[in-house]
Amino acid sequence: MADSSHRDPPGGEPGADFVRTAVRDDLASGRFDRVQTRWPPEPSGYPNIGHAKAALLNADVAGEFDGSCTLRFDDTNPERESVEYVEAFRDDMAWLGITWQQVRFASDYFGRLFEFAERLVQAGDAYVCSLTADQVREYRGAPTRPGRPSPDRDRSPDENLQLLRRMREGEFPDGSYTLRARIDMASPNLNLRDPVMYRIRHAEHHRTGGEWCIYPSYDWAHGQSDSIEGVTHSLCSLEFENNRPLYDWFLQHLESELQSRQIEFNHLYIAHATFGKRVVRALIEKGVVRGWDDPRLLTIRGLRRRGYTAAAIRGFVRSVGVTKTRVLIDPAQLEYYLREELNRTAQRRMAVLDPLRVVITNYPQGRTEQVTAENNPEDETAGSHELPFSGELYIEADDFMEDPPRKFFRLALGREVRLKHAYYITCDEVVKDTDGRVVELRCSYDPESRGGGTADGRKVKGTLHWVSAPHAVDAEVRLYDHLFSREDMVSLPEGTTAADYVNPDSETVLSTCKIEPALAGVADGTTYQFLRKGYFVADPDGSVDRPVFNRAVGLRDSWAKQQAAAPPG
RNA sequence: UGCCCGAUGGUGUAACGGUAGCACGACAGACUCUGGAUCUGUUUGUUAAGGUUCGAAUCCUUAUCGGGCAGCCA
Repeated sequence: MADSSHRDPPGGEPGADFVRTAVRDDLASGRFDRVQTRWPPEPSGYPNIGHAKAALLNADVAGEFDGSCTLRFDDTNPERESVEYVEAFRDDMAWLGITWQQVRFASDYFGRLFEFAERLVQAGDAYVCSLTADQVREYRGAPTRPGRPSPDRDRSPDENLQLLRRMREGEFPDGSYTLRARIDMASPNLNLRDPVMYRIRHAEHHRTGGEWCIYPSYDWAHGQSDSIEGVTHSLCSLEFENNRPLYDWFLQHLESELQSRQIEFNHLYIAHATFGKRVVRALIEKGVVRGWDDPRLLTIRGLRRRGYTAAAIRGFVRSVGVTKTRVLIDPAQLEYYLREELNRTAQRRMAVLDPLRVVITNYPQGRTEQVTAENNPEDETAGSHELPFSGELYIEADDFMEDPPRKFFRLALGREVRLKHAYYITCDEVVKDTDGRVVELRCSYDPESRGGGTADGRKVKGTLHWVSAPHAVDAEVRLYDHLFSREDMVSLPEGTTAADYVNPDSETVLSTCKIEPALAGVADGTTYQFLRKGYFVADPDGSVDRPVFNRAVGLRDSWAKQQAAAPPG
């Protein structure tokens, strides 16, 4: 079971969603006397935050009812699956802190599945069909029109059995035969119109190698795997609602002792983001993103590289709830969980993203002193660290305005502000280049204000972050925004693709940043708060000489908000 | 125009016939050595029309809108 210290869902009673209610009812009614779940991802890509929701739901439900949960790879399509992806799922889920009572593969059951299939054939419930894929589609009919029976539908069980065994022996080429369940070609549910159970694929499987040349379809493998494992509650997403009658049909016709119950819940979708594996693949191929771990992607690796923590992801995913409603969640909700955690835990450092040079004219030439900075005002136990102060500093360029509007609380000509943890400074002179751009500020400091306050108790309106120029380390900082400008990336207008909606400002690279010395060489995945700027994590692209930081999420910025609402003019 | 599923503020989510609540966001104010955090307050909602009932977001009917299903994908 995953971390049990999760917060209760906002609003309702904990564990009151319809899935848990159903499980509780099943226990009360005696339909089941225990709870076992499984999470069945297909290892055909890298997991994303949506996978985390499903994985956590299965793990949590099992844990809450003293049951067990299996990670079971649904590896029935060898052509798309690989050990690389299996490892990715295992690693990413482990990083998320989600654990299982056992790990299995659907391919572990290929032998049992084949025996089950033989049983169905012998009972006249399945047959070998020689129709081509195109013909199968045509014979299936349409939603408003019944299908037609395959010419092979009434072949004898003995003949079907011989054919099935020859399929398995590799006597036939790909696509020549399928094994189909014999159900109802007129069913209003298309899934029941003699669905395919086995197809011939002479392909190497990442676990069974060349042992098999026929592979079970999802519907066939999935429910029977549940049954073999003793799964009581098979939680899956909404798109399988129409498959539930088929799930039940197989179980009943196999006369399984355990009739597992399939319950469908809604997918996690977040606005301005994509979740499709093929979409991500296409974006990588086009160079829109750099890989599965691009910080703009909501893959687990992307979020991790972006600076998200496992706890924040878990908190978010549990907070969005489990329903049957199609939802598109506001990404601000995800960001909230990160800020909420990092505000409590992240150490504070100072970094100037867009440096403007400041010379303290009355500060002793060549002198350096150390000032003390608390590591986290929210956590007294976090301690403090020292940082150098000198007569040459950098402050943020937009923390100065020559002719400021009334609500601007920062530095301006003739105005006094506080340098966080250091001194009060007053701007005496503005130095400009030939184009009239501000290139340097000449300021004076009040030696009595060391540490950020004075005996006279006078107030300063603004407090700025800064770094000492001679001691600063050069760094690159990458700011991120939504990958797509379009809100709903789940359903796109006809004729458009995700690439058409890429936000050109999804990544902004700042290459002239100056960071405090304590920040050099922290390439360890720890997320810091850069004072007044947001939460940042070192990116593996950086080096000790030149660190690179990703902004995971910004701080709430009421000044910027005001500016956006009423632009200066 | 077949079958299945869904619809509660801007976004999520509670209320299993009895006061429509919570979270996020937004807005306003207080406070502040981060315009952060924190605190306080405000705004906005049961898709529609009928029916059952003393009483309906909840039960029934119909409509509307949205989603899913015609892979030898999952």
